[in-house]
Amino acid sequence: MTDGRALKHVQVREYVRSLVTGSAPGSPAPSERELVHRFGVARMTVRQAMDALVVEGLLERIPGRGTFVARPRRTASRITSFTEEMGRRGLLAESSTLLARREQAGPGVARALSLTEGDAVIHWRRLRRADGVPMCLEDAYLNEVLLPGFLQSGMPTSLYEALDQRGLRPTWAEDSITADVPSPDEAALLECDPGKPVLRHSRRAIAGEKVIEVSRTVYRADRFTLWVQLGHES
Amino acid sequence: MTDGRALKHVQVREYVRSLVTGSAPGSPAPSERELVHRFGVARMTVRQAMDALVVEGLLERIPGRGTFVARPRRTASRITSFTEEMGRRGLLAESSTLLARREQAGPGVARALSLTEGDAVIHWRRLRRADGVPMCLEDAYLNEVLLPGFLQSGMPTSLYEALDQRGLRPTWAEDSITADVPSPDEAALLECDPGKPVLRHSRRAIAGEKVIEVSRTVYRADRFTLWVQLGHES
DNA sequence: TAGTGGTCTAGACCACGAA
DNA sequence: TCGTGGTCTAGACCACTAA
Repeated sequence: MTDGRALKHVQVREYVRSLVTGSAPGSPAPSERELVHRFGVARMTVRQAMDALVVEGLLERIPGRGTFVARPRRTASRITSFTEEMGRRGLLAESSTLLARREQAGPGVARALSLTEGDAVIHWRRLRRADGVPMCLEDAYLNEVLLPGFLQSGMPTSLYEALDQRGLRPTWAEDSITADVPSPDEAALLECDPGKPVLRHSRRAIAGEKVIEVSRTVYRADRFTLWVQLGHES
Repeated sequence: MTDGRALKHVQVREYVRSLVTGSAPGSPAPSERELVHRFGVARMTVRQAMDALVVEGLLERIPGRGTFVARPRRTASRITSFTEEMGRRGLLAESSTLLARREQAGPGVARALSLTEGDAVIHWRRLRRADGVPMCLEDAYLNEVLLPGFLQSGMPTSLYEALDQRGLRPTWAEDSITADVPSPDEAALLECDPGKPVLRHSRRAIAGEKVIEVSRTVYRADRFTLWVQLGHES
């Protein structure tokens, strides 16, 4: 009952959510009829509230037994970000900006960003280190029209947080991954042997229907492994 | 009305589904009150039917306007399979079994399959080609206890189809991807230069709570790129 | 103004699980 | 037997959209 003006099914839902968050999986939730009495609402209203929590994956109904806290569903599919992956290993992720400027999109970047060649893009190149050791070199290209004043506002620590603040949090990404050898420039920046394999990771990040970001990252393969977690269909 | 014995909300749902599949996104679905009259049911029953289709992503409600065919949501996250990727390029995917036998799990495989070292596993090694050219070498390990008679029944064309038939379709996978150079054996089988980079792709495929399959695949990087499509959280 | 989906009521009967 | 969730009814009022 966080808000008297709230819709009843929302009140019930949030009440149950507050009871249930933190409970062990398998713990019983209040029965529907109990909530009917507590809130003085119809059972359909309670069911609407519970339905939302079931769809959300928080609760699980067992006919004839009751409603219970569901075991947490696996996290949504994702590729770990550089910062996350370093954190997992207990390393400090650092990042130095080599380039942050407005450019005209070349043919490849224009196509990937669904723009026309020559349109303005923001090019942001970073060398990322873990505990001071170069790990990867990332070139991100952003659609400037969607990010007015982005360069002037100072470069953020986290690109995705900055996008989030502008309501441009990507909800979908298409990644391609291959192995290669580094170019001389890349080898120099990554301080690695030019003959050693590297991992190339390209991403198109999409929010709604708009392509927000295109990035190309080259990782030192001897120091980095990409992790992907996938939920399959149906 | 595919089945007179079916629950009413199921009848309504399947009726609407049959109307709607194949319709262009944005086409109107029948209004709730129209379905109330057509089926002679209460509006809550119709709403239950429509709710399911909305959650499924087939329909989209717009208050004050109506219910419409939703634009197809992007497919669930996935890594393209070898066969798919070859099909996309118009190449014929082939596969020759180099090994298919019962083994005792070594320490790495045992841990990955959540077994104990020495437990029985099925080891299936395949060399996969596209238009006759070697592309990758795959070692799959399966928990033998979950797949009785698997080796005796003849190796299937598609592993995942075979798992599906046994109700062991993976619903979750954890993948790791890195770049490396091939071992001499791998270079020989892949007919590639031992100094050239390869892509290593490891997978743990999980159905329910059981680890079904662990695989390690090495791709010729000059001929293969992994594609990953990801839906982010909320 | 008429139609739509969003919310809500106050009941009802059923199948199923546990005691 | 009793409590549970699953299904279903026959209405109601609301806010919103479109004509």
